[in-house]
Amino acid sequence: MPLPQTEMPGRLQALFSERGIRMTQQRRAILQVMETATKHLDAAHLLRKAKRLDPSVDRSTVYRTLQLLKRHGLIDELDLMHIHGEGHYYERKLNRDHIHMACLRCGKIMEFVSDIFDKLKGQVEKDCRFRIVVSRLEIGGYCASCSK
Amino acid sequence: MPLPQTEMPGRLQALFSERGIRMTQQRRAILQVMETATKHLDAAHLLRKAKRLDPSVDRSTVYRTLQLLKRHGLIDELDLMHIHGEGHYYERKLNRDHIHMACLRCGKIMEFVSDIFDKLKGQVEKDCRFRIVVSRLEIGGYCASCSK
DNA sequence: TTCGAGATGCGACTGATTTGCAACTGAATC
DNA sequence: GATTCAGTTGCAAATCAGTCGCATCTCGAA
Ligand SMILES: [Mn+2]
Ligand SMILES: [Mn+2]
Ligand SMILES: [Zn+2]
Ligand SMILES: [Zn+2]
Repeated sequence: MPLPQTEMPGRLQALFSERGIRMTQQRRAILQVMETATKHLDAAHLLRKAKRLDPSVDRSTVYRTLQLLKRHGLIDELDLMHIHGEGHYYERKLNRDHIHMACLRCGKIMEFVSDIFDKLKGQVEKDCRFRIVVSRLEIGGYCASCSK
Repeated sequence: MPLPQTEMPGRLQALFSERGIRMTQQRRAILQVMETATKHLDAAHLLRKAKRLDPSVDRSTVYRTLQLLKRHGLIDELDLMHIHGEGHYYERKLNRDHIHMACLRCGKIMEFVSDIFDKLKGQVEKDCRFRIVVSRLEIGGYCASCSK
């Protein structure tokens, strides 16, 4: 289930004005890219794609906007097992969290939704009296094809 | 359950010779530190502590040894929600995996062992036919004291 | 002991992210 | 529509984490 399009376009922009966050040309481009991305983007990819919509977008604006989106809980940050370098990957946060699996051999990234995962988070909230804001389960290993 | 001392001292060294990995003064110091650490260490802290045991230890040797330990599955790498900067944290891998929770307000790190977590990993292995080598569940949120 | 593969320190380097600052701009107000 | 200014931007430089090349050293097998 690769980044399902369960969101209406312009949703991020809508959330921005709901929260009284100022909209700018550059942010519009960046949000557009995040919203329509079909895979996990790192800052450099995000910049390249945003520049296509608005060539004035600068690297630092991308980073600043990523921070903003993180602070507002609108995106998730991933390591994806650092299969390519030390950077981070980002994805639009949807209603339901999912797990990420990265194949250490072929580099494929898989996603997985699980009731047990939700249950586990429930357990943490209850047993540890911990109010969860963001959660990240990343698994490294070997995919079906690479396992044999 | 903060980094339980369920391992006998010198265990990492023993594992090194079992696997025919060469032992050096510097590695001895680094392993010693990893083994006796009572909290999650980043590379800089690890270096400082290792230097106390063997002042000749260099930063690059610390990084190289961390890579070695990772490759052999003897340590886990953590982000701890990047509460302090972009660097990584390391801890000795014990028999049983645990979850990490980081309080976004007070910065406290908590650990939690859960059967449901083990079950979840079983589900991933079975349903996704994915052979898990390493897994990392990190949660950000508010601890009991900071929640009120 | 000898000896070579492998490990080390050092310093330079890369890649990722952040920052200070002067100039600009969105959107609220008139 | 013009005015206003707090918030945002691009740019260049800085910082931070991690890596690398290479000459030198050292572990440990023979
Ligand atoms: Mn990371
Ligand atoms: Mn831990
Ligand atoms: Zn694979
Ligand atoms: Zn707290």
